[in-house]
This record gives sequence, C-alpha cells and structure tokens, in this order.
Amino acid sequence: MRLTTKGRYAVTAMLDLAFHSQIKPVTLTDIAARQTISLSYLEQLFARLRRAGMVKGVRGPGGGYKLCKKASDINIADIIAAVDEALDSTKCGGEVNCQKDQACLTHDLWMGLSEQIRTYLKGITLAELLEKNHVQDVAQRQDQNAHQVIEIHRHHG
Amino acid sequence: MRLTTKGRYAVTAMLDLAFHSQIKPVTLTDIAARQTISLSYLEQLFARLRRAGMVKGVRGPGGGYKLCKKASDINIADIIAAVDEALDSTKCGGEVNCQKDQACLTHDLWMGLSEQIRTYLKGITLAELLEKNHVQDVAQRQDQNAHQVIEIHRHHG
DNA sequence: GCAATAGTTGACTATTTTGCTGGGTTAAGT
DNA sequence: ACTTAACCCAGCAAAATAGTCAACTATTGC
Repeated sequence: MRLTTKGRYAVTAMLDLAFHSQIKPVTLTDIAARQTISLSYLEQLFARLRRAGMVKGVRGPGGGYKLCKKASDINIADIIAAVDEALDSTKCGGEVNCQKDQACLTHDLWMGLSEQIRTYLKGITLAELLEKNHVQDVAQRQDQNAHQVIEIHRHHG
Repeated sequence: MRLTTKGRYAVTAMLDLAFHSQIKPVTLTDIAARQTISLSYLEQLFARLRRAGMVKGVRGPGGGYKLCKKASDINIADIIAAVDEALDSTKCGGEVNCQKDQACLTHDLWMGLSEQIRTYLKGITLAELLEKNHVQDVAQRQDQNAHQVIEIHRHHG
C-alpha cells in the first residue's frame, strides 16, 4: 500500500461526496470547486472509483455521482487501492523470490508494513471520518476565530 | 509520512549495510551490486543519510560506509524521513486552515494516519528487522528448495 | 611521494507519475 | 431541440524518481 497525494485526493473527494450526496447526486464540478481539485483529474479518479464499484454516475441534468454503498460500508483502504491501481508494489510484486540470491532484504518488512497500514485504513469508514471531521471542524473554526480575535487585539492594542 | 519506493530503497540499503558492516565499512558499489540499486542513486540516498547523521563515510582504500549508531538504535521511520526530505506533506503542511472555507476535509485523517504509521515504523529497528529476516530467509530458502524438488518430480515423474 | 581506493559533489538526462487542459461523445432531463 | 453532466481521450507540463557522467578530495598502502 503506497501513500501518496493521489490517494489523498481520492479520499477527499469521496468524503465530499459522502457529505453532500445525501439528497441528490453531486457533480464533479461542485467537488472540484469545493476541494480545489481540477475537474479532469477528478474525472480520472472517479472513472476508477466507478470501475471499482464504489460510486455510480447519473447522467443528465440533476445528475452527478452517488455512493453505491452506505458511507459506513466504505473504507479508506479500498478507496486508495481503487485509484492507485495495480502497481506491482515493487519488483517483487507478491512473489517471494524477488532477488537472485538473498531474496530482497526488505520483503518481509514491506509486506508486513503494507498489511499493517491496510488493516488500519480498512478499519476507518467514510461515515466515521465524516462524523469525526464534522466535530473537529467546528472546533477548529472556533479556535481560528479565537486566534483571529487575539491577533486583532495584538495589532490594534 | 509518505510511503514510496524511495523510502524502501533507503531501508533496503541500510539493512544491507547493517548486515555487512559488522567488521569493516561497506562500499556503495557492493550494496549496489547486492541490492541491484544504481550506484549513483545510492550516492544520493546516502548523502542524505549522512547529513541526517545515520551513517558515516570512510574514505580511502578499505573505506565505505558505517552506521553511526547501533543497528538497534536506528528505526525505520527515521530512515524514510531522512531520504524523503521536507515534503510539506500537502498544501496544508502542518497548518490547520489549509483551505479557504471548509478546512481541507481530510486533514485530520491524514495527520492521524501519518502519525500512526510513523509510530509504527519508529518501533521497528534495523536490528529487529535483521534478525527477523535472517530467520525467515532461511525458512524461505528451505521452502523454495522443497518446491523445486517437487517441481522436478512433477516434470520428470 | 605516488597510485589506487572510495567518498563527495554537482550538473545533466531519462523515465514515470501526477495533475491538468481541452476536445469530444453519449445519456437524461426540460 | 437544448442543456446538463457523465464519460472518454489524446496530449501536455511539472514534478518526482531513477540513473549517468565527470571532476574532485581524502585516505591508505606501497
């Protein structure tokens, strides 16, 4: 399991989708605007998410994307796996005898690590994240406001 | 904390170094040959590892690289951090108000995840890895031999 | 001192991934 | 019909990844 910006984009977009598509489908244009991701890049990502059976596209006016499953049934690991797509992980993609003699020293480490991370991310659902974010988002906003007030006081005091 | 092939290369090389530099320094040429990583790429990686105070270069004949600390005092997270070098992690590198209004939806997730992974990797030392690999390496070799014997039997039986 | 070894440095290239632009086609709603 | 928005490409620019080459310096051993 690789961790790059691409996966983060996908998770961000899915989060946005989960949050806004309760009532009607959400257009990629909207997500692009809210999350400042380019529309075309989103199209690429959603093409893969769709192929992975995570989202469904609805054409025509009033269309957009919807989640195929409940947000509580979608985990982060699957999202990342969907967009990262079949990188053979290293020269030793799954195989054990990856190197001539000594068998790729880090094999066990990376397999173990990968598994650990995957397990961790599989345990987190979109729904959980949404909840968590909602709460903390408010908290952050309050903090920010507080800081701003303090800053203003400093500059004008 | 990002996870890419670069970090894996670095860990692989450090593992090799830890394993072979018990007696005398190890040249990058040797590591390059054993781990099939290009010499120049290794040079780049080791330049950073050296600047991070993890390895020490010894010039002249019989020279090479040595670990600065004991293998049991070097953890994987530090190795990866050393070569990955100051990526500001995303547009919201550490800052909280990464986006105009809604504050980067995935912020909490990625910070939490990063921390989780870092913690995990900080808990693994080169020494531990070496030990683990040594044992499993032998095991794998035995397995392989066994499989080969079976294959031969199949083809010639 | 001289030659060989091996680190050190930097500039330069190639490949891949990433992220994006812009063109189109197709399905659905008004 | 017309609009909307998914779908589908072909390509492109920037960045990251991986590697090459060449010059230089410090160290060891003869």
